[in-house]
Amino acid sequence: MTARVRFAPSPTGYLHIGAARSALFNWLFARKMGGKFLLRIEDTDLQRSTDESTHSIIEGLEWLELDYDEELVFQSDNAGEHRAAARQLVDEGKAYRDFTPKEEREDKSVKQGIVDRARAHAAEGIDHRSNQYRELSREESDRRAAAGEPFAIRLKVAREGVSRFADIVYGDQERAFSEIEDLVLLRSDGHPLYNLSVVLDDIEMGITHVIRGQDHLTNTHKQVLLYQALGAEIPQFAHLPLILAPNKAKLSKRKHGEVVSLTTYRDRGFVPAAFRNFLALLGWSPPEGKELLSRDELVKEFSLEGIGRANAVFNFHENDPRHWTDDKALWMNAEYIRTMPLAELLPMVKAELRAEKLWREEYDEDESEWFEKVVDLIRQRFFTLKDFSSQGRAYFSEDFDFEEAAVRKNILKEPRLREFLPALADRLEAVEPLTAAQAEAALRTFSDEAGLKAGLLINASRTMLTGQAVGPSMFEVFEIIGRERSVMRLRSQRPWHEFS
RNA sequence: GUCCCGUUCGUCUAGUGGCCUAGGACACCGCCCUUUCACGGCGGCGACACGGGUUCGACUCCCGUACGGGACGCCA
Repeated sequence: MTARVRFAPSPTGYLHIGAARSALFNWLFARKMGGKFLLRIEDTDLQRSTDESTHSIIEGLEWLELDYDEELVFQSDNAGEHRAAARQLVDEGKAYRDFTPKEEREDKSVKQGIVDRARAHAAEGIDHRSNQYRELSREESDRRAAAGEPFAIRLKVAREGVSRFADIVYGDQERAFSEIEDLVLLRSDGHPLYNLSVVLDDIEMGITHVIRGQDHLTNTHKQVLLYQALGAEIPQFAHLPLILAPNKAKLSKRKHGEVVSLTTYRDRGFVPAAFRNFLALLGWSPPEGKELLSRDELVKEFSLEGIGRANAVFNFHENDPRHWTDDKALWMNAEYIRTMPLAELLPMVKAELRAEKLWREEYDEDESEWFEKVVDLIRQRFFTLKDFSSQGRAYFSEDFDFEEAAVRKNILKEPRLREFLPALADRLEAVEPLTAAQAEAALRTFSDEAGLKAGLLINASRTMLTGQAVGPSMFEVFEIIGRERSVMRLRSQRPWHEFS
């Protein structure tokens, strides 16, 4: 039997990184097993679902290069079948009509409401499963329904016994029926509810393995009960540990903002392969211990057995720009940027420069060789693709900023540089071609003759040419920036005008 | 409130009774390389939540405690 798994997000917002990881694990499992990875949009909550969210989910998967098989399924398309199945269960006596009037809840305090109700029931000794309509005669039930009285449909959970299933990650799970309330399958307005829809769709789609967040673990018993009531084969379950915020609370948009959104990583210059690699390591570890893994290597190494049980903390620092997201993710991105095949990086840099209006068509034509050399030179120090347009700006444009600290440290502290730098420019202007070696020779000769330390001119030049105090080997920079632009920048008066 | 799950360096984790003086990665610190900053190399700091058992021997098994997380909806 070929494995069939699915990623089933609800389109009620951006793609959360936790959800993205679920998608990744499902995808990895499918590819590993030579099975199918399906995508189902759980859009049955009409109020909150939006097309925009659906699009962003699909885009997010594309960005991570997780391709799905077969047709995209919209859960809402199957509502009719779901309703019919619920009624069928009533006919079979496995579910019943509940004529209790619908309870109105305030949306923001639902969780608290549940707790309050549970406490109150415990205090008053009320069995939260007692429902006066559970044992209503069939005739009475039919008559009231025929009379137009509204009702919800609930699954009739056996009074005695326990539900069991084996979870691939968490092991054998057991829960007493007495802990499981008769769950509502169909709302009184005829709207099918989550647990029913999920089970029916999973059956319909032939899902063999349900891989999802641990937050579904205890509710899985309800779904197992439904599979049994429906007479369907129960799939294998594998629940994933959760991803937590640094304070160990659940990661949420309201509390933690954009760091939890997958699109943030795309927009802030992550290489998809790097973020995918990082995500794979949250809750799963490769058998060999090798952490840098390509998509193919991940598929090769992946197994459900390698998934851990403890929740993982996503360690970011909200108010620290240098550590705005997990350090390891940032490191991994830098690692990918400096080691990935240049040919794969180039289009990403191109897109970034284009977005920042720094792209010139020549980089694709006459200057393609130059462009490749620049990217290769400067990528060694970058953490995100954004760095190519910010820190790397001076390589692509004359319109770059001087960092004040760099200017003060490397230029203003030595007044004579105001004469030395133009003099150095004169020397370099005479060098043809201006290779790194030639630039070095010329600069050292000049500094010897002038009785200066080479470092003074090297550091001053770096700031004159790039506006910064740090960067690649200065002689390489001379070569890459070229004689004409180097000379021009060395003669610039901007540092003195802007910072004196 | 009830039920379920979890707990190894700051973070991600390896570890399935002796291989553990607990390994790796990120972060941090130091040295080397380098007249910059990174990279790289070398080294350092740093953890088995606690208490009982079981055993010749427990990070590993059992029980309890503590702490953390999750679930309990006519949401998904």
